[in-house]
Amino acid sequence: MNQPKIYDIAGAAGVSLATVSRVLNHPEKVKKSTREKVLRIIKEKGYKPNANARGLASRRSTTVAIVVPTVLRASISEMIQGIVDSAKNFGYSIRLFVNDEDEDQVETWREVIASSVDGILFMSDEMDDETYELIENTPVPVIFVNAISKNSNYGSVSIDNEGCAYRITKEMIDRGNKNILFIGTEHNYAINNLKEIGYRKAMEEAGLIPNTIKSSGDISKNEVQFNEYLDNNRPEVVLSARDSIAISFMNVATKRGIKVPDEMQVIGFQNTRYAELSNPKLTCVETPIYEIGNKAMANLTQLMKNEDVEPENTFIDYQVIWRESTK
Amino acid sequence: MNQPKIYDIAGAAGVSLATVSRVLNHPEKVKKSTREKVLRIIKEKGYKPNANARGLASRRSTTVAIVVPTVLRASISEMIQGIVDSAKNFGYSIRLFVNDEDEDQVETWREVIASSVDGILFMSDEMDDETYELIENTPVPVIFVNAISKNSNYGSVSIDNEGCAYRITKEMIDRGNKNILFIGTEHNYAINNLKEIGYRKAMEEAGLIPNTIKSSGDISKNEVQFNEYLDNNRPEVVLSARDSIAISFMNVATKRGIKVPDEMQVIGFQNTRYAELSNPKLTCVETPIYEIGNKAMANLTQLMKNEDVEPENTFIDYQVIWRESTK
DNA sequence: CTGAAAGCGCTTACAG
DNA sequence: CTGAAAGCGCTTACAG
Repeated sequence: MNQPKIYDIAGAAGVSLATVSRVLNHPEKVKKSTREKVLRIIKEKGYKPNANARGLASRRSTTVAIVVPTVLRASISEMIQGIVDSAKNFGYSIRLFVNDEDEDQVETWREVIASSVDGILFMSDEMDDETYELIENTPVPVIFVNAISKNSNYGSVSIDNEGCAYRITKEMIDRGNKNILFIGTEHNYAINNLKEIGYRKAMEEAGLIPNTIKSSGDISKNEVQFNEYLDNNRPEVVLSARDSIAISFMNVATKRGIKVPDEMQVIGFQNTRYAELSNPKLTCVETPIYEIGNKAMANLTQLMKNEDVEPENTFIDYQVIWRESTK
Repeated sequence: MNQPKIYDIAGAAGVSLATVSRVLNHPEKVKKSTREKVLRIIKEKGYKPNANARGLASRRSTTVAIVVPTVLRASISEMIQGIVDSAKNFGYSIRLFVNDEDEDQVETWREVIASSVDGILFMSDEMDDETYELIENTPVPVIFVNAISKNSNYGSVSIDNEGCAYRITKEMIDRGNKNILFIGTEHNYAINNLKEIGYRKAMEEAGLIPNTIKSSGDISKNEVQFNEYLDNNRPEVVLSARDSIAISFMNVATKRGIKVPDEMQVIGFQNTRYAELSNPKLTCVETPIYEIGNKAMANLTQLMKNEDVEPENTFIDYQVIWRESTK
């Protein structure tokens, strides 16, 4: 037996298909007894309206798009899970778009729009002007998740990356450390740049010289780079924009016989599951990335409901998880 | 300016909308000169056909559904990435469904069907009979990814989990170990059960007593459990169904002063990124989960194209990555 | 090779 | 409170 159509339900219930549709979309407009009969038959037959037809007719698909550069990063997975759980709450389903930073952004964005979603959660904050222009003309609301838009037409949800990096750097300075290294990412993510800005600010305020390197996401490349770095340098504290990179650095240092945290303290950003599985366990700033995804989806539903709601930049509270890699 | 419709393209090109549609769907049926003119205008206007309308009219959405129990597990992320990359190749887009094992499976499955996807990649192999019946009646092809279906109506893609666990256990026995522990998962995943079966077979063949415990995915719970276990036991080799669990066990052992690999060897399954970030680095069976996702999507396109292609069970080659946690 | 027309399965003013 | 009808933006036989 094929999937039941709205006609089948209408026929079985002895009402018109308009009424079945109303039961689903505006139940308060239908008399209680009819409504209950229709609902019973819907349940019996396991009827679900066809998403395409519904989307076409109503111009609302109750679907949102998630656009991410990869799905491999633990932080991104957690964000997606946060979005998914929140979407479930609000009755939205998900279309997933993964576009590598080196793919055609414009093309991807066109696909996202053509997929007729009601809203877009965007996580990637490096884009060319052409893409930006397309985003400007997107007919549905867009929210930047754990990312920042260069202009303020869009809402965003993230932690206060700059303030946070500033504070943790200052804390380590106050504890008597001077030689503090910041490891950024080769890729120019706006949020990682903000971390570096906060770090620099704290260093300069204290009259210390900022010292930064940039690393790729590739573990074996990192190991070579970090070993070379440690051949000539011995930082007291290492602050890394990503905790997987921090762990990789820590492992390299440990293997050289450097004692963590006694001779070198290491701090990461994000607190993904890696942090807890590291040895020693990594101290890090917890970016509540699940909550960020969760909140972004909630904010998006507001924007999708009301055209006149102002998009806003939401900061989520973070905290520092002190573990074994600091003293 | 709003998104252009097919009418706009037809108007600008001086052809009927049927022709525009043909250019997109059956280009060989259109005269070259018309085709090129239409394509030029499509490009100029950045036209993309509305996915809902297209899906409704053609009954093909060029969208597939991925159904997973969570997105938080590294192995699942890698699988999704494999699917996504392959889908991009074949021109399919993705709908993501996450259903916790404790949610209503039937409800989720109905949603998946109603979303009118052309095929389904399913990763979760514990389900009740009602769900199974629904799956039977699914109007589109289904493939089990890194999972096994209880009956053979469906294709699947995975490694030979049983054979693999058998072989690695046998290898460790041949190296002179007798006290080998297998750590499974509390949740009854068919593929983890297969690993245990392979392990038991190798142990029994060698006249050794199998010894298994089951662990949850929760790190802090595991640590308590593993400590208790180590209070009374001292396995020579630990084989774990999941590498994150193996690392957690290894960390607990190390902290108790047990030397890995000299006094205890630890082997994981999967080889997610955790394995490379562990200290010592974990030896494990590499489940090429990215390839599994990739291949599953490729197989699915075959099934979606041809009704009469037989679904099959595909085994993907695996290998053992010997690292520092074994000697 | 191309156009006119029916139809995909819904939603939603509009009447009553 | 309910039904008949138009329409959402496409695709695809059917004619020509």
